[in-house]
Amino acid sequence: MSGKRSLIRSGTTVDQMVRAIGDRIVTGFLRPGEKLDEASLAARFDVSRTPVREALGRLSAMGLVERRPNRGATVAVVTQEHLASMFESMAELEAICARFSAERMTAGERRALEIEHQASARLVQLAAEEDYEYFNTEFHTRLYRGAHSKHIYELTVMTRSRLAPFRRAQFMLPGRLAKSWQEHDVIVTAIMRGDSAAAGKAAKDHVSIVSEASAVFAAVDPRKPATEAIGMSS
Amino acid sequence: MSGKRSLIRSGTTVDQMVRAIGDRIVTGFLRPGEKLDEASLAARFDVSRTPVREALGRLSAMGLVERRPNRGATVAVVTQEHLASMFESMAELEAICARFSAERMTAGERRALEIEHQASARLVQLAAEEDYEYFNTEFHTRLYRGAHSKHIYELTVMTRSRLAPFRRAQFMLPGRLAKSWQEHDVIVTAIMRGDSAAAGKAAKDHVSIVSEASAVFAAVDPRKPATEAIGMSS
DNA sequence: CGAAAGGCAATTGCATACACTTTTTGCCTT
DNA sequence: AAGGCAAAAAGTGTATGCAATTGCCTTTCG
Repeated sequence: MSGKRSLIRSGTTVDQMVRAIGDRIVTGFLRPGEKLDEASLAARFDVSRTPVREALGRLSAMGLVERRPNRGATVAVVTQEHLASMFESMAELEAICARFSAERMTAGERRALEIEHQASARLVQLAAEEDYEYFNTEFHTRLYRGAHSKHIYELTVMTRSRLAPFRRAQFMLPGRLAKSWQEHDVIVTAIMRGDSAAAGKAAKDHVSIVSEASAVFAAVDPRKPATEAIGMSS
Repeated sequence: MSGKRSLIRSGTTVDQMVRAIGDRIVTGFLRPGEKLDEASLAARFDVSRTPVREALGRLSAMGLVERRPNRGATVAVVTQEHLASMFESMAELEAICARFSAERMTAGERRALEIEHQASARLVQLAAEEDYEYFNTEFHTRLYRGAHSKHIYELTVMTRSRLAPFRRAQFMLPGRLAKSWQEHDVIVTAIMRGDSAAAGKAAKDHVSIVSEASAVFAAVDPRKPATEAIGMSS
């Protein structure tokens, strides 16, 4: 417990813990309501309780875990109402980002957005869900940045990360890929011609649809068989 | 350092620290950019470094302090751009709350909103800035709650608390009180007749005006003479 | 037989000690 | 005299130990 932990990649130990535990929550490996025992986690990751506590604190701030004084931490339980509330917020936030992007994006940002978007069309034809997911995230991040408002960006990214556990399976639905791309296309077109109202509406509708698509999977709670051993990976 | 700390009011030690340090930042007692030394804080509040670290972590999550690995914590420095971004976000968020409130408030909530609002008219005539400030906060909180969306509520309250240091002096401007009440009146009227678009616009404009009023005071950074001794109070 | 009270085990909260990183300071070299 | 390097000092990150709170189990009394 005192020797150097082997080949630690980046950041402080706490960062590792946050990623490690956060991943397991986001991927449903740790189930909502599950108790997160400090000592156990410390033993699992071969660190002391101190960084574990700090990691739990951060995860709590992120809304991934709930903490009650003297009663330990548990994986956050998200009610159906709260989930709906988050998706709703997400739709509004994305709408704001799209509106602002339509008004404020630089010529360079607009070009980059369009190029990336067109490039991703190929992935739709190949039905490359994994890769498309990556481009999808990129696409939305461009919108958030394009708003040129640091605080909006923060709120949006935060909300997105909270929703992550419930968005995993959205592209599994048949035909969702092509539909997603077309919705993106509407947004891009509106942004390119600087039509903020249209961009906002398109973005809002887009998220609303994702929300409905995800609702299916939210009904069944996001858990998995989960037998794999725990260790620090990403 | 080991004896019971006298008559601690509520919550854990960390909560006390968060309130204590947070207050001093929000009130400008601790200045932006000022270094927050763990050992010094621990000594000042007569606790060990452990709760101080946790408190700084939470304050960092709130955006009140900035933390860089191995380099300690400082009171968050808010640039003019970031401040503008926060006010802008606030305007958008309040607009959302007002829109939702117009659509979703129960009859009881609407009644309470109107009654409170009418009652506060008296404070305007008395030019009771302090009391009006209290009602003002109440009023806006009602809007946030009326949206019936937990997540929007959280985002809005969070943003408001971050803006707190820069809003203190807004009612010092002559005539601001009456103007504020009239703007509230427009919002209330719109909500009462369920006109979400009008409510949203009115709320947005209201915040925008507050933003401009506050900008004057943001130029001079929010510091005070600050000679009072430090200790845990609220 | 049930309920309440008290004690015991488990777990969290805080304190202290140690290790590692960053920064400062003073000396040496150019 | 100025710049750079090295060692020490300061400060953060982590580990460990102790105190305090919580929840459960047992025991006892109605």
